[in-house]
Amino acid sequence: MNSKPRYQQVKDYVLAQLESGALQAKDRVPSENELVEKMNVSRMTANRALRELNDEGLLVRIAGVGTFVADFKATSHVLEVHNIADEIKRRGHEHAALVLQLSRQHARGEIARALQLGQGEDVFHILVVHRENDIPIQLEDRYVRAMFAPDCLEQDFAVITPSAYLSNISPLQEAEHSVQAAMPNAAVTRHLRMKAGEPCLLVMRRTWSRGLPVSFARLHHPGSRYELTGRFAPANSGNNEYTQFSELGRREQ
Amino acid sequence: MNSKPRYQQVKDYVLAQLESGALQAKDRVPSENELVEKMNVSRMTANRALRELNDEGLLVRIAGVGTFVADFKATSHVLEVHNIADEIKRRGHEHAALVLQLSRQHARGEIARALQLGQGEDVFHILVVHRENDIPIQLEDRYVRAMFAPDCLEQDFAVITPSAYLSNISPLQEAEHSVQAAMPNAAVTRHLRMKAGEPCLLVMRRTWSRGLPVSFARLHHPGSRYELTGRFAPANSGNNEYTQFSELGRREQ
DNA sequence: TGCACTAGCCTGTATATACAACCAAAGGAA
DNA sequence: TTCCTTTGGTTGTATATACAGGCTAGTGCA
Repeated sequence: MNSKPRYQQVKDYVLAQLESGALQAKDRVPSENELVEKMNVSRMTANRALRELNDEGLLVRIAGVGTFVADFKATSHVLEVHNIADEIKRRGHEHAALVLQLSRQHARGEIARALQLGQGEDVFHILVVHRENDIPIQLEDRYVRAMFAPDCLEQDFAVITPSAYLSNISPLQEAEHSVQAAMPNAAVTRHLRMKAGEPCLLVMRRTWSRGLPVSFARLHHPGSRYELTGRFAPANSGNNEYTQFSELGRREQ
Repeated sequence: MNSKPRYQQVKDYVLAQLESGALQAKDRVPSENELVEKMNVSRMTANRALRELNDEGLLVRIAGVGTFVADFKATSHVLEVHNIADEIKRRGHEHAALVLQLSRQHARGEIARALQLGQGEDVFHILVVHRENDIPIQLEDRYVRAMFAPDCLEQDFAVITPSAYLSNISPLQEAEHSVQAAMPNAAVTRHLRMKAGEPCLLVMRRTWSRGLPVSFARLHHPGSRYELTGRFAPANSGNNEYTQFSELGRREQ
């Protein structure tokens, strides 16, 4: 009862190894000829399967070398915003991070629900202020499921951002976002050096790996200084890539 | 000096007709066999070209019938938010729109810059409040380049949303977004029935057609009631489609 | 008239074959 | 050693061929 096209079967075969973790980021994926033998298809069929997975951003193919698993950062479009340090550096500015808190806690309430944890399961709580040229632009309030990140407390999140650390330890991810405007409380206002009465842009992000929620983050940004921008261009002749809601930009004004 | 692969040449051939307007939404695109003759390629090559344009959302292919130009709404992912009426109806709620203003104006300042207009060129100004179950959720403050929409003043934007009207008259589009948190002025506060001191989520959108900016919109949403959500899932086995920052959701709380 | 069937066009997939281009590693020459 | 060449594996593209399956319009029969 397998009516799926054969190229899809090949895609599923590779996808299964990606999702099970058998293939990690940057690992080598079976070559077209290996798939021809293993799956008993023609090379054109294997080629189509790998090519489509490449087009979808899951694999990276290098002519003459081979096919490799893309790391999450490379695959992501929407989530390029993931690593704010890279965004800042891309603008040619200086990034600095100040770690306000790094501790192990029992999850409860909203955090436990967001991460689908049983009561009492542990999470790491990371609180970091990110600065662009010494101006605070993001307060990162992140909770990471402890069992996924045993060495979390040893990290120096002033050097490696939490999101970069997470993409290292969990190879393939999904993410949910929500963006809203909100009034910050006193602590957020202070950490971001915001004026009284100034709203903030609050991005909430939940990331998943292998079907399980790994991390939940509340990202506060000062509303007067920051905006989320993006461009959608359906297949411009020259430019096949499209950028989507990807830049967390410091607003110029 | 044409080193482009031939399937890309076929794609470019079709794309040129899309962008020039020679092919409009829902028009029939040359069949594979027609392209075989016209472009002197094999059917497999023509197939790849049309298949990729289909995967990119620009064409719709129906086995046994033919290939057709997708209308913009169907192609869009990020821009499903485009039509707030559809979003509301998808949630099973009632949409109502109140037209506050509909007039022809001379563009100036920010509007002229955003639409890249010469001084004195005319725009239509549309101001509409969108309600979900009688609760205001969006104040749409839109400017449309007059030469693109000659019959704009005859439209009833309580029945057809401005974005739906625009996708009808300009078949293929690009869009730029910016999302920020801001404090509304008195008029916005009143139209959206917001409490004093409540921030709003401000989405600014600029749409393009055939390389020219067509429309510029400021969309205010009450911060306490609304959020922008999205999910990015790289190729779940069953679900090849991904939703991206696509829903303008009424927050439940 | 009304219905069933068929011919023809369309897309979708699969394969075998071919050649080009790229790259890395091995091997040979200076 | 260092540099150059070769060689084999890899992806990228292009074609001819084949068959399956969906849809439409027209044909012909009742």
